[in-house]
Amino acid sequence: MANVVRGPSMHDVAARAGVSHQTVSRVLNGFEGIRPGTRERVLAAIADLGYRRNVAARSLATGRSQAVGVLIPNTPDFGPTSSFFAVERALRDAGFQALSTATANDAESVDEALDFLFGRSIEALVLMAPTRAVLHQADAHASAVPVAYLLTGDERKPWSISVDQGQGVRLAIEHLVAMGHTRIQHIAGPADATEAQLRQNAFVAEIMRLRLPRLPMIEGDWSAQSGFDAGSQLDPSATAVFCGNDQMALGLIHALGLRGIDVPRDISLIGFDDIPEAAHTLPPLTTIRQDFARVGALAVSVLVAALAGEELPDTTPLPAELIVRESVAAPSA
Amino acid sequence: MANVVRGPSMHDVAARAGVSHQTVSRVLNGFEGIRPGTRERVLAAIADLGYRRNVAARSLATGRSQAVGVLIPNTPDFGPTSSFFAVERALRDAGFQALSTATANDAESVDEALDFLFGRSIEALVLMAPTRAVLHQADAHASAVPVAYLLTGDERKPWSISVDQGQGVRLAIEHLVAMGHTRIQHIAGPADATEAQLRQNAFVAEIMRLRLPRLPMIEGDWSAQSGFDAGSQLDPSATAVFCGNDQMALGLIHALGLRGIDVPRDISLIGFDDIPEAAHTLPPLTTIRQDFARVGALAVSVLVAALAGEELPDTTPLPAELIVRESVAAPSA
DNA sequence: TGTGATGATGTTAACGCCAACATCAGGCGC
DNA sequence: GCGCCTGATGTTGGCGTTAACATCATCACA
Repeated sequence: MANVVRGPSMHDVAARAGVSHQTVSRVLNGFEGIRPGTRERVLAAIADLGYRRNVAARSLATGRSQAVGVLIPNTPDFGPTSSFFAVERALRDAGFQALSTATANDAESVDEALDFLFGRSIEALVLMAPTRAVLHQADAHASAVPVAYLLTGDERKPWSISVDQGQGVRLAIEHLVAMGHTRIQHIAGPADATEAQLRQNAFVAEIMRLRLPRLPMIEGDWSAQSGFDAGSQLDPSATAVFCGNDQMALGLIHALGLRGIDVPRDISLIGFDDIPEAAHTLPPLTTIRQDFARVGALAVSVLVAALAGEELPDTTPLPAELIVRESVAAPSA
Repeated sequence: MANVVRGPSMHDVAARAGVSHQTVSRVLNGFEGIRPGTRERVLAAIADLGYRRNVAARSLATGRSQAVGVLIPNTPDFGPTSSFFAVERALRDAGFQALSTATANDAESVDEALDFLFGRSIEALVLMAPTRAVLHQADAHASAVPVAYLLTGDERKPWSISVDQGQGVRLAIEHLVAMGHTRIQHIAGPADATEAQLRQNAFVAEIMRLRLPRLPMIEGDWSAQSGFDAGSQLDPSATAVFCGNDQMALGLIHALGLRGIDVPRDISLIGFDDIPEAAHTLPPLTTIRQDFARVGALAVSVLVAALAGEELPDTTPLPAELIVRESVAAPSA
């Protein structure tokens, strides 16, 4: 305590400018009725002293923290990370500070993380945690603050912001079918991931709609390694594989290559996400692109609008986009 | 203001427990001389009311924010992201909150980001921004708070925490040489990236030390795309390529594949970082692993020690590790 | 010329907490 | 039994800001 250096305060600025501290406050807060000369003197004093508003005092006085919590999975994956950066940026632009917490998906970690965030009196929360366990845990913390659900496959309108998973999956299957495939297998993401569930459900629905044969599902965990492992369980009759994400597709290509199976000559592959590496796998990966950054920015705009009591922006799921590269060809047989 | 809901305060808890608010404060702060019965009553009241300490008030009273700024590059790359998660985690465990800011590398963005952070009265800063411009900008903000430099190639002992780049590079070159290579080309990272510079310098030093022929350097930008582009500029006489990172190696494999050049039969490749995908490229990438998470955790421990006035931990660069996979073979000629 | 209205600024009282000091009861030595 | 020490708790005064209210010129208009 004793050795804490405190910078100049509003009083110091006020003294230097020859006004009251309240006038300084008004200048800082963009209050209107300030004589230009006065404002100028205040501004000069601020510059001279290198004064900065004390956030803690401000937040104590207003009862608002200007902080928004962000919960992200602690895996350095392209999707969540991209969204996170967009969220952080948008928050900063809107005058909020992002209090981020990367967490594992188990209930205890999430609990601890949410505790941390709410303990910091956040005004809103961006939830980017992708499993049901996390969602459940978050509900348990039910609070008065608005919560935006990102990439969670949650359906609470208008709080759920995401890319349209169903449409993305349809894009993928339609492309495969258009190329002549009928025997399509799916490597899904982990069962507890809501987005994996969504894609899987959409896949099944589409297969049934088109009256295509149903091949057994393989469950991965989003990692390239799990895609690699899936290689050994592939149905020999499958002519195409819809991979739950690009990393798994990448691993699968590796596994197939080892067995002398060529993509796309012998089997076609389509991924999901369009990670930067997807353009440079061998062969380059045909995939479904999600605009993660836009999802993040949109989420923030929803929260900011909610906090301001304004009308919420439209949060219909964003469209996914088919990126055609070279991992899909007509079936060989 | 009027519509802000404020939770219970210390006074409320004190009233309920039949003690003074100061006693509540003491219980909360783990003060020793509290009669067990009293402590219990206070704890019960806290639980009943769902009381939470007001961080702003606490921070105003103590003059400490318990916040540590983290500056990260706004690219969703494996390395910085992994370190970031480790930093965030360690900070939380140490009782600090991470105030993170993802930023582009240009001076203006960095300036704005640092302004934001210092405006939030951070007590320390983790700087993970990897270009000289950023470092320069940070120095301009020279402040009283301790700063940890991560992955920046900076050399301010003991504040610079990183993996030993020189040793990593030597590991790579020695491996190539042991496999029989002498004509080794380097695809470097962007010139303004300090780590790229470090690796490049170490590469040149090693080549000269071993009296190997110097082939022209190619400059990429860390992206797979730039590695792909480098494919067309490769020296025909090179039998091995030391890539500045794994992504560029990945792109290069793609480019070479297109020209019918097989890795490792026709040319050997070695990467740097060991991103998760490196194990599943075709062929799997031999590379140099950096323990990004450990770097992050170590950085936090340095800052925490500095803030506590304790002795700083040892920050000699962490060792890199050679991961042998299949992208390096004996030269064919 | 007086009387409000208006605009610019000053004054005061929180906000919720911590630190320093104040108090008060009980135990110990003499 | 008295004073003094010690341990447990209470009281007071900020921390730097904002909000609400107070003041005081100035000006328009009757």
